[in-house]
Amino acid sequence: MVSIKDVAKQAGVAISTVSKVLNGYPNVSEETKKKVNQAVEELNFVPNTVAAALSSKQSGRVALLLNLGNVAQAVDEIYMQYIAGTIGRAVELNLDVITVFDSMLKNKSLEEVIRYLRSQSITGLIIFGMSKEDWVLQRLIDAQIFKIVTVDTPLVNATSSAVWIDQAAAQYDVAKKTLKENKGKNILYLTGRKNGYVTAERLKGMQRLAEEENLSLYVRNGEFSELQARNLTLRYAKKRDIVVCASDLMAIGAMRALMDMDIFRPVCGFDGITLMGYAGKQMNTVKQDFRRIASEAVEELKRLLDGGEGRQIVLDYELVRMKYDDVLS
Amino acid sequence: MVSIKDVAKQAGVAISTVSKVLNGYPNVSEETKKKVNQAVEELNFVPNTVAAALSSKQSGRVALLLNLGNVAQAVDEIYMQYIAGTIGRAVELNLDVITVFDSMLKNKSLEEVIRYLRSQSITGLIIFGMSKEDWVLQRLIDAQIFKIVTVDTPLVNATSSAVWIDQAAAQYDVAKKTLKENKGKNILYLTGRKNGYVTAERLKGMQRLAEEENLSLYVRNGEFSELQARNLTLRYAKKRDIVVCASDLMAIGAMRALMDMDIFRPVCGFDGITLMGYAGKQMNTVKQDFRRIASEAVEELKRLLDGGEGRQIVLDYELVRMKYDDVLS
DNA sequence: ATGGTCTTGGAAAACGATTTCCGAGATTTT
DNA sequence: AAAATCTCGGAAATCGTTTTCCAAGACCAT
Repeated sequence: MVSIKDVAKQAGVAISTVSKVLNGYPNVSEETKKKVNQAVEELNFVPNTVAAALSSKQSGRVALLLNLGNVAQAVDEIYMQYIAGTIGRAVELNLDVITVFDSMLKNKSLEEVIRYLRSQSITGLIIFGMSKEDWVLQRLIDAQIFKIVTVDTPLVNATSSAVWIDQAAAQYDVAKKTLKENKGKNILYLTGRKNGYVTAERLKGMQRLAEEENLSLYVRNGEFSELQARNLTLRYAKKRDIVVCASDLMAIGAMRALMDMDIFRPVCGFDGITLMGYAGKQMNTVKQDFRRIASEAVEELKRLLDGGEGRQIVLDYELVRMKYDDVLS
Repeated sequence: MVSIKDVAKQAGVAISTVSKVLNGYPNVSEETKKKVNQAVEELNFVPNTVAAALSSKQSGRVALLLNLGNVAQAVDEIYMQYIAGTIGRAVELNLDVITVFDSMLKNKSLEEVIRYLRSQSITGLIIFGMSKEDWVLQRLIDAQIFKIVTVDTPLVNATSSAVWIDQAAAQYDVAKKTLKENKGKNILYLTGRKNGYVTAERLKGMQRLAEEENLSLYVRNGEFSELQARNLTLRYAKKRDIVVCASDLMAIGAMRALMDMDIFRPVCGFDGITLMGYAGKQMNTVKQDFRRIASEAVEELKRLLDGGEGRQIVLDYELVRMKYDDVLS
C-alpha cells in the first residue's frame, strides 16, 4: 500500500511536511506544496483514515444513533431517509459514518457507552429519535465529551446542537387548516409516544389552537400506533367532529376505522410518509423532509467538530394534502 | 483511555501476552489467562478497534454496500430491514460495519474503489442489489482482493459467496398458487428492472410454469415501477385473466388500476412488503425475510473472513396472502 | 557585524494494538 | 545426567498517520 512515506520520498521531503500539506497547515512554501501534491497525484495516494484516526484521536469518525423504538415497519421509510441523508452529506464532508446502530446501547451504563465510542475513535454523534427516558444518552450529552447533534430534541449545550422543525407550530398549522376546511368544534387528538420530545411539543401546538379557537379538545394517547389509533377512533370518534393525529400512521389507522364505521370525519396526520397516499382518502399532513433534516444535522455536527458552539436549528416544514397520485412513481 | 498496556501492568504480564489472551492464541497457561481476564474486568478494558485494524490489517471492518437504484420510497422498508439485519448480526459477531453507502462509487474506477476501501482498512463487503451492469463491482469480485458476499446475485468464486432465495422457484410457486385459486390461461407478467439478476430468474420461473401449465404468457417490462405497472395494466389487463408481478409495488399499481377500471383480475406480487396490506385487496405474494437474509449474509462474510471458501447459500421463502389486518400494529 | 525574529522543513515520539522471534525453564528422551 | 524438545511469556518491530519540538537559514533592525 502506498503510504505517506512513499509520497515523502517521491517528493524529496519529510513525512511531516507531507502531512502538513495534506492537512493544510501553515508554514510550508508554495513550492514545496506543489512538489508534494504532484507526488500525491503520481502515486495515487489516499491517506489511511484508520491510521489518521488512531493518531489524531480526531479524524472525523461519527456515529449515527437511531432509536427505532418498536415502531412498525411502515415507517421504516423515515429512518431510511435519515440514514441516506446522513451518509450522503457525511461523505461530502469527509466524515466517516461508522455505524448505524439502534438500541445496542440498551442495558449499558454511561461508562460502557463512552468506552464503546472511544474504542471506535468516535468523536461525534448524531442521535435520532431520543426519548425523555434515555437517561444514558441524556447524561452523555451533559457530559460534554462528544460533539453531539440531536434531532427532534431541544437539548443544547456547549458541545451539542439540536435540529428540528417547530413541532408545535406545525401541529397548530395543520390542525388549523383542517379545521378551516371543515367546520367543527369537537376534536379528538391522538398523541404520540408518551415520553417523546415531539409528543409534548405537538400537543402544545394543538392546545394553543384549541384555546384560540375555543375548541373542545379530547386527548388520547395513541403511542404512534396504527392499531391503537384505530381502536381509539372506533371508540371516540362518533361524538367528535375532527380527528387530529400526531402521526400519519395513526391518521391512517383512524381513517380506516372511520371507513369501517362508514361515517365521515376529517382526519389529519403528521410526517408526510408515502403510506399516506394509500390511506384511501386524502388527508392533510405536515411534510417533513427527513433527508434534509439529516443532512443539516451532519453539517451542524461538522461545525461542532470544527470548534463551533452548540445551538438550535429550526427547519421549515410544508403543509400538504397527500393522495395516491402524489406517491406514484 | 485504558489501553492494553495498562491491562498488562495490572496483570503483571507483557503486552503481547494480553493480546494473545484476548485473541485466543495458544501457548498461554490457564493461570495467566485468568490473571489477564481479571485485569480486563477490573479496568473495564475494551480494545481499540481502530488500532487493531491498523495493526493487523484484518480486524473485521466491513462495508455495507446498498445499491438503491431509483426505487420509490415505498420500498425503503426493504433497505431498512437489510441495514438493521446487517448491523444487528455484525455487532454480535464483532464486526464493525463501517459505512452504509450507496452509489457514492458511481463514476469511480476500479482502482479508486479499491483504494477507498483500503484506506478504510476494509477487508469485507456485503453488496445488496447489484445489477448486471455494475462493471466495477463485477471486476471487484473477480479481482478476489476482498471477501465479498452478494445478495440476490449468483456470483461466486473463491473469495465471494452469494446469498439469495430461489427466485425462479418462488415466482413459480406464487403464480401457481394464484392460478389454482383462480382459473385462467392468459397471463400478463410484469417484470422487474431490465438488468437485475432477480428479474431474469423470476422470469425463468414464470416461463417454466407457463410451459408446464400450457399458459399463454404476455411479458412486459415494468421496471419495478408502480406507475408503469399501473399503465401496463390499464392497457393490457382486459384481455388477460391474471396479472403476475415481479414485485409488490407493481402488484399494487396493477391492483389499483384494476380497481379504477372496475374489473376484477387476480394479482400476485413478490417481496412481502407492508404496503401490500394497504393495496385495497388481498393478494398472494412471496414473503422474503430481508432481515434474516442480511443476517445470513453477515455470517457468511464472517466465514469468508475466517478463511472459508466462497459458496452459494439459498434461503427459503414463504407464500402469504397479505391483508390489512396483518400489517396493523 | 551582531543579535533577534520569522519561516521552513526534518527527526522522532506518540497513538494502541498485533505479531514475530527469541530465550529461559520445564519436561521428556536417550 | 546430558541432550533434545516443549511451553510459556517477554522484547521489540510494525502498521500509517499526526504532532511536537527543534535547527538551520533568511531576513531585518541595530
